[in-house]
Parts: sequence; structure tokens; C-alpha cells
Amino acid sequence: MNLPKVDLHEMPGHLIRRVHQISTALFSAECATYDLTSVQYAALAMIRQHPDVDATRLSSLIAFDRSTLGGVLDRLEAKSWISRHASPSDRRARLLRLTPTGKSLLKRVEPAVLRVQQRMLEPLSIEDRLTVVQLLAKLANAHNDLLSAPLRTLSEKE
Amino acid sequence: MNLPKVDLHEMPGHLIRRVHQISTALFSAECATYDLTSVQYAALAMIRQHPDVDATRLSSLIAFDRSTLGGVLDRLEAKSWISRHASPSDRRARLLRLTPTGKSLLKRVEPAVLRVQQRMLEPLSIEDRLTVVQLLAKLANAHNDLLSAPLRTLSEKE
DNA sequence: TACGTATATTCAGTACACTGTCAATATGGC
DNA sequence: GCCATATTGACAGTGTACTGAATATACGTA
Repeated sequence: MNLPKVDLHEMPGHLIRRVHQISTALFSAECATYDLTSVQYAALAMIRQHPDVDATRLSSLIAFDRSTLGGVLDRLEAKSWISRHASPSDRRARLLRLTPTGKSLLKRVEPAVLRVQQRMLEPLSIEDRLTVVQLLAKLANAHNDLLSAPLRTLSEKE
Repeated sequence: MNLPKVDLHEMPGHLIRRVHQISTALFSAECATYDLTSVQYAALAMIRQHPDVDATRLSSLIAFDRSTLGGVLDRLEAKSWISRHASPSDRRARLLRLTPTGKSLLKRVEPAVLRVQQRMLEPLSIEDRLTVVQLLAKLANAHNDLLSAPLRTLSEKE
């Protein structure tokens, strides 16, 4: 057996929960003035990268639960950062796009977001920062298929 | 600058969110039959380790938000896994203890919980498993003071 | 003893996160 | 062209997470 820890404080699951807690705390501290959550940022950034995605495709891109995303998009729309308009080819779908306000907000918060990543990893050596990011990416990608909202690329859609 | 990634998929914050998502998904898959969440497990395990803690102290031990913990404890009490009784020395506090049902449940789920940790790290080499746990622990502990619900040991309380 | 401050708990409000369900619409095979 | 099936988006229900406020109690100090 490898790592059969019974102590909660050494369990990977618990450590990840704590680190995630820290990550979102740092994010809200840096971005409080913008009234923006980390989840909302992810959605905005991905909509910018893929204008006119539908909600389902977007949820795949950022590994979001589809149901949760609905509420997130509602809040983004209420703040006039995105617009939802009907798809010309599929009357069920509503396509997403950044508004000018959304674009400029995204540009303004970008430095703060990068600062969060920096502060997050600050306690580690330069070497360890790279290592932890690589290992987390490896974990996330390996487990991808297990998720209800797995990360997929657009081209995989077909 | 080190790691000034603008791509969402390489941002530590986003990776951590995904890994956390995976971790809780694995937990509910393994423990679905027990109607137990990972958060509830953490609370139960820590109450077993520290019988007669109060809720505030418990929230420090498992790095929980104090307000959130209230609801978690309500659910645990509703399932008769814990009992809350008045403290003899402090009439504000309500002390927590496992019920016999709670104790036996905890014993029964323990193998599943360990299985979750194992499956979580399975995609990594034995070496990398240790590394990632160590780095996550380092991050969590270094950032501890920034949290609204920082992890503290009981002896630090005074 | 009276007071101010710190602590223990609860509650209201907001935002995720996931499950499951439902209606509307698309699509592929026939 | 029709139907089985899949997809898109909405909604309800439960559980976590955090903020801020309210209430009750404890405690140190003047």
C-alpha cells in the first residue's frame, strides 16, 4: 500500500479542499472591487476565446457542471458583461458573446488574476511551482472522463 | 516573472478547482450508499479524534467556515450520527460527540474513504503521489493565516 | 460590581456544485 | 416524412462556502 493515511490532514482529498479554499479566497481578495468570482472569470475568459459558444459547449470547455453554469450566466448577463442571443441554426441554443463592457472588464481584471496565481504559488520554490502545476494538470486530465462535466476541446464535439 | 500563464487551463487556480471537483466526485461515487459527503466525513473523523469539541474549535481543526459548519452539523445530528449537548463550563457552547451509530458508520466507511485517496492519486507514479501531497500540504499550511477558517491545533487555542 | 471586549452560536443573503426532471427542438435511420 | 433518440436549456432540491448581522454568554479590568 502506498500512502494509506488515516490522518485527515494528510489525505489528498482534504488537502485539495483546503488549497481550493485558499485559491478562491485569494481570488475574491484580489478581485473584490470588480464583483467577480473565479468561476465568472473562467466563463468570461472562455467566451472571449470562443465567441458564440452555447452554454453546453462552454460548460465542457471550463469543466463546469451544466446546471450550475446557467446561474453563472444569468449573473453575468445581469451585469451586462455577456449577451445571449438565439442561434440561427439551432432554435434551442442561445449563443454567448462578451459585451464591450465585459471585454473591458476582462482586460482590467487580468493583472489581478495573474497576481492571484502568483500569490498562490509563492510559498513554493520556483522549481516546486512548476512541479505542482504539472502534477495537478496530470491528475485533472487523467480523471477527466470521470467527471459529469469533463473538459473537452471544441473539435472533439463531433 | 515565473509562470505568467494567460491560458486558463494552465492556471493553478483553475487546475485546483478541477482536481477538487474530481476529488468530491470520487468521494460521492465511493460513499453514495452511506449518504455521506466528504465534508461530513471530515467532521465525523475529527469529532471522533476530539470528543466534546465545540463547533468553533472543530471548524478550526478541519479548516471549515464556521457558519457553514452549522448546517453540516445539523445534517449529521438529523441522521443521528452526532449529539450536541450543553457544555458544563460554558453555557454558550454545545459540545459534539459521536453517537454509537456515528461511530459504527465511520468504521464502515473508512475503507471507502481510503479507496478514494488511492484512486485519486492513481494516475501518478508512486514518487509523484508523495510529491504532490507534500506540495499541497506545504501550500495549505503556508497560506493558513489568510483563511477565514484557518487550520489550528487545539493547543494553539490558548 | 459594572463595563467593554471577546467568544459561541444562529440566521439571512449570495454564489457555487451536483442530481434529476421536463419541455422544446434537432437529427439520423427508416 | 416519421419516429426513436439525443441535445439544449430551464427548474427544483440538497449541500457546501462565505459575509455580515444579531444574540447570548464569558471574562478581564477598573
